[in-house]
Amino acid sequence: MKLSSKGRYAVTAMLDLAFHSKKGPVPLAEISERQDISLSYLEQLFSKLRRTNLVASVRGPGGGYTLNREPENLFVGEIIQAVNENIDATKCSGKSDCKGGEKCLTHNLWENLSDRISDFLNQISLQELMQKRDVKEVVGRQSCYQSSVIVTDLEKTTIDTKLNVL
Amino acid sequence: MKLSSKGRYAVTAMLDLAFHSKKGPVPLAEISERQDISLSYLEQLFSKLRRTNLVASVRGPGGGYTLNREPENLFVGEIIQAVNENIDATKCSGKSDCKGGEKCLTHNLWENLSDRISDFLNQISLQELMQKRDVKEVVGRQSCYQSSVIVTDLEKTTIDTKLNVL
DNA sequence: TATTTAACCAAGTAAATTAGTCAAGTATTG
DNA sequence: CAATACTTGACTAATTTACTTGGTTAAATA
Ligand code: FES
Ligand code: FES
Repeated sequence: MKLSSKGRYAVTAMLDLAFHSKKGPVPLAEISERQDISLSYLEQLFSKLRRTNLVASVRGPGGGYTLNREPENLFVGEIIQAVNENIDATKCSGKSDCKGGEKCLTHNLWENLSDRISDFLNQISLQELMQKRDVKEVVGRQSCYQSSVIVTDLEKTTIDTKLNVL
Repeated sequence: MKLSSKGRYAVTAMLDLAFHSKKGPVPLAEISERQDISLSYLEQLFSKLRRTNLVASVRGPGGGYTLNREPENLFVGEIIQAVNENIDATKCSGKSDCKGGEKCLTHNLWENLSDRISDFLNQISLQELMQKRDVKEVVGRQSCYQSSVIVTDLEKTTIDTKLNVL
């Protein structure tokens, strides 16, 4: 079973996107800034999210990504599956053959567990996450810190230097 | 979050033990034979299971391992935790600090998921697993194939050779 | 008492996976 | 055409997994 940072980053990024994509496409650089996720890594993840049609991309200046579906119809389970392959907990990937071609003692247990996890994740929509109080708090905190202008690393150094001079 | 073969092997081995430990201790070599798990790997796992008092060991000839608790009071979650450290799905290990010391957008989601998984695994006892029809089927199949005598690899070769001669 | 049995223990290791980086593109806008 | 921003693929360091090797120690039995 896989649930690693890859999946967690993907859900976090999609939630960020859901909050900020009302006024047109959001560039990955912004999400990277806000959520502390490496830009190149986000690129990889969104490439997969686009291939599964969870997001749409707009190229060129002013471009970025938008959700390809309403937040209330976009479920966490889909996002994880899109980047993480599968959430299956069996060793045999459902083929019932992990003990030399035969079903092992615990196959059904893991199958059952996988179903429960899938049910849970597929039942929670982005919309639902957006409405949680604690998520709103975090977003609020991030809006305070977040600069409306996108700052490159080079520019940041310049600004820091300027501040040091003051 | 971790749920790998390590945890799966541990549960399978413990279930095998539950089925066969009525007449005294079961040596790991038998479990290894029946469940196709490397003996040395089983030793590592059972070392951890013993340290958490889920099993007791008897050394010397006729020795082996026994369950240290009734199957109805021994839960799958405990076994996995004993060998696998934790089933926690958060990135921050519950510390709410994975985004540079602060709580990330999705912390509560993973916390919630972890709770669900724990609940599920801690609610299923070995006893319950033993009573499932499909598990009984697999055990039955294994008893047919299983030789009552423990055969070393060397002896196996000899037997195979003998059969070839016939 | 010697031998066998089986638990116990410590290291090492090959393969896989993760979480990225880096570099060279291509498409779109102004 | 130049700047912006997405796209792609290859590469990498660190970590984890699933083992193996090579022993030592304790108990029973011949
Ligand atoms: S997990 Fe499917 S057969 Fe073992
Ligand atoms: S998972 Fe806990 S703060 Fe991000």
